[in-house]
Order: sequence, then C-alpha cells, then structure tokens
Amino acid sequence: MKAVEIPFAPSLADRMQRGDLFTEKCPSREILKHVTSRWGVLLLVALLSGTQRFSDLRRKVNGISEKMLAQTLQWLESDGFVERISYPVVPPHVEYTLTQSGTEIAKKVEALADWIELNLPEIIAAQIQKSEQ
Amino acid sequence: MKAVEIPFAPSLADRMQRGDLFTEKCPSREILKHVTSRWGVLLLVALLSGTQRFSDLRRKVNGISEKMLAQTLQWLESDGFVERISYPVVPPHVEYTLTQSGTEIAKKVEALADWIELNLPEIIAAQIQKSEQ
DNA sequence: CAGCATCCCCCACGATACTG
DNA sequence: CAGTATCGTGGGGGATGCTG
Repeated sequence: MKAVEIPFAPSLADRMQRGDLFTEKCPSREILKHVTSRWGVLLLVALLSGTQRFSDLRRKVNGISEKMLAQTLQWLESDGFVERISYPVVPPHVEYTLTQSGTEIAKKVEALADWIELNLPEIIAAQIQKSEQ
Repeated sequence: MKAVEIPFAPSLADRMQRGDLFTEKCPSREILKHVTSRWGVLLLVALLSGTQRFSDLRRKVNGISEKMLAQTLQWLESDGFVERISYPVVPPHVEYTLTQSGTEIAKKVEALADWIELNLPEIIAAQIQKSEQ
C-alpha cells in the first residue's frame, strides 16, 4: 500500500479561474485517471445498477480481466467511490457498492457515455465523410 | 489514414437495456478512449474557452508534449469534435475550434472534471482516513 | 509556427498459474 | 469464489531533430 502523498491545496483564486486541472501534478488528474480509465468508466456505470459481486462485474463488463477488475476496484475504493464488503464465508463472497460520492461521479460518467452512445451514428457518419473526401 | 471500419448497428433492444457499452469491440469504446484519454479530457475543456492556436493549447495544457498534442487533436478531429483551420501563411497559423457536437461532449467532460475539483478535499480526506486505519 | 519522423522507455494490460 | 503473483507484450507517451 503506497503512502498517500501530501495534498497541496490550490488557492480559491486558482480554482475560480478554471482550475488547477491544467497544472501538472494536480491531484485531480490522478482521480480523473482512475475514473476515466478504460475500465473505470465501465465499472462505475455498471455499479449504478446496484450492489454487485466480483464475478457479477466480471461477467457484466465484457472483456475485463480479473487482474484489471481487482485493480480498478481498488483504485475506486481508495478514492472513496466504492465500498467493498467481504463476508467471511467459504467460498468467499464479496460485494461492491457505490458510495454516496461514487454515485454522484458515476452519474457524470454515465452522462458522458450515454451521450456517446446516443450520438454514435452521427460520429461514425462524420468519420466516413472525412475518409472519403 | 486508416480505413473506417464498418459500423455495426446495435439493436434498439440492446440499447434500451443499458447499452452495448459493456460489449467488447463496441465502437463507443473507441470514441470514449479518445475523449477520456489523459490529454483528450484537458484539451476538450481547454477548447471550451473558444478557438485557439496550436501553441496556445500547448501553453495552456501544462505538461503536454507536441507529439501528444498533435495526435490527440487528430483523434478529436477525426471524431468530428474539433475543426482544424489552417491558414496558408508563413509562419504557419492553425486554429482549433470545437464543433457543435464537440461542444456538447466537452461540457459533459467538464462537468466530470469540475465535480472532481470541487470534491477533491473530501476525496483526499477519505484516502487519508483509509491509510490510517 | 506547426507540425512529422525517429528512437526509446515504461507501464497498462492480458494470459497464465497458484491460493485461502 | 475472489482474489494474488509472475511474466511478456504493445502502445502510450516523452525527447530530440528536421522541415515547409
């Protein structure tokens, strides 16, 4: 477990003028990386359906490997977006649930994903047009 | 220039039950990859401020290399999110602008980024708490 | 100024095998 | 079932140098 680094607090002024996001080593970029990662996006959206087990998620998110599932869930858990509940039984039974803040951010991510799915036809059409000109 | 692949059309039924996003090789995942890529996010948000030149963007998005700037802009252009306008002068003058659909998706991305910046204190606090327990 | 070409590195990720 | 450990690869991405 890597130690948490000292957070640097951006001034309110910085935040007002559209943020420190554009700054290197801004802590937000790290969170953003977890959330917008290839599997982070899909897991957050998947978890909006409610509490699910490890194997449920593995089945639902097509193409994810066990390694990346475990790792991404750990990222999201460490950011406080996902709560992991392990029942001491055999065979093991572990459940994953979105926290309050996890639900909030998942909805933002879902809005993005939904927009893309909805507008996919036009996007593809634009690509084809470009390739033909 | 790579040929555009034949788009496969997901059935409406699939779309209704929360999408083909969970399917491997879904075209949406590719778009999502461009948009949520490390630099894609930042460029989209940066371009919400209006038309900007290559070097403007390079300065604004701290830490990006010329290579990744050019490459990411090409991704976004090929998806129809960014329009590239090149003026035939020397020295070269090239401008980048969000298209209509680019503006829409950029706003979704911005909403996500803003949420993170706003809630960063709580997120960091949650991380610290976890590391101490 | 706005790139493209080239080289190179690192790590995200997949595949496989093993465990409590 | 729900993971860890290990190994190998691809490509994301940086640095540098060259052009119109």
